[in-house]
Amino acid sequence: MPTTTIATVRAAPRLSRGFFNRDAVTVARELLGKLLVRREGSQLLAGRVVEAEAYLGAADPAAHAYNGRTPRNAVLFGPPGHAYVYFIYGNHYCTNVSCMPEGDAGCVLLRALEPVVGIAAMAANRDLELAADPTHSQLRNIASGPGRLSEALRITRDRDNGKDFTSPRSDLWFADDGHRVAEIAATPRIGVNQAVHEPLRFLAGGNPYVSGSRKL
DNA sequence: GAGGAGATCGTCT
DNA sequence: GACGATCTCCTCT
Repeated sequence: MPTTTIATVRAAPRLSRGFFNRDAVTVARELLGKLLVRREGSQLLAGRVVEAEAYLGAADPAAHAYNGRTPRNAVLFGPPGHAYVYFIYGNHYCTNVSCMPEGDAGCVLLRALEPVVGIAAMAANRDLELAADPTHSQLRNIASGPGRLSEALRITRDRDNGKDFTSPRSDLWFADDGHRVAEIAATPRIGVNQAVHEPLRFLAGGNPYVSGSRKL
């Protein structure tokens, strides 16, 4: 895989509102291979999306929006392209992006990133020691899971929930550097107890940075 | 490498 | 008061 540099990330155009103004399945599939970028002062942190899950809004019993609008999930009922960040299991944040036309409350859960730029800083955010890891086996622990990627990019509810990914002033955005995923695999979603057989989890086939053991 | 259980707290009922 | 779109550590094989 060609090396992605800071210059590449800086030059890659941001994804616009229209990208997210589609159904969750389409957005989840097309997000694979895109870059998720965080600006921390003068530093850039970026990872390539290799795993995402689609949640279909009010029609999906596994979705947070299924039981209607609450203060927590209000972002999902707003315009597409906004960050929905929630706290789970007492110690983890999960990062979603709202999609579908406004009011339908669909979203895509970001489940794993392949670290691309600012790798050392992301590892530090996760308390991982890359310097003491000559085989780089820790690389895939940086962002291979919803809680992990949120921690690596320092995404929290207080700081980022409701943030507009498509605003030119945002310090958190998606970018397209032209990379295309060769193969997209679909599996059932992870950790859900409703609609468990729907193949709404999408992964970059063969990529070692996806979460869990079901890599395909 | 695989599997089980605890941690820990916001959200909803 | 119960539960959860998870992670990590520990034990066993």
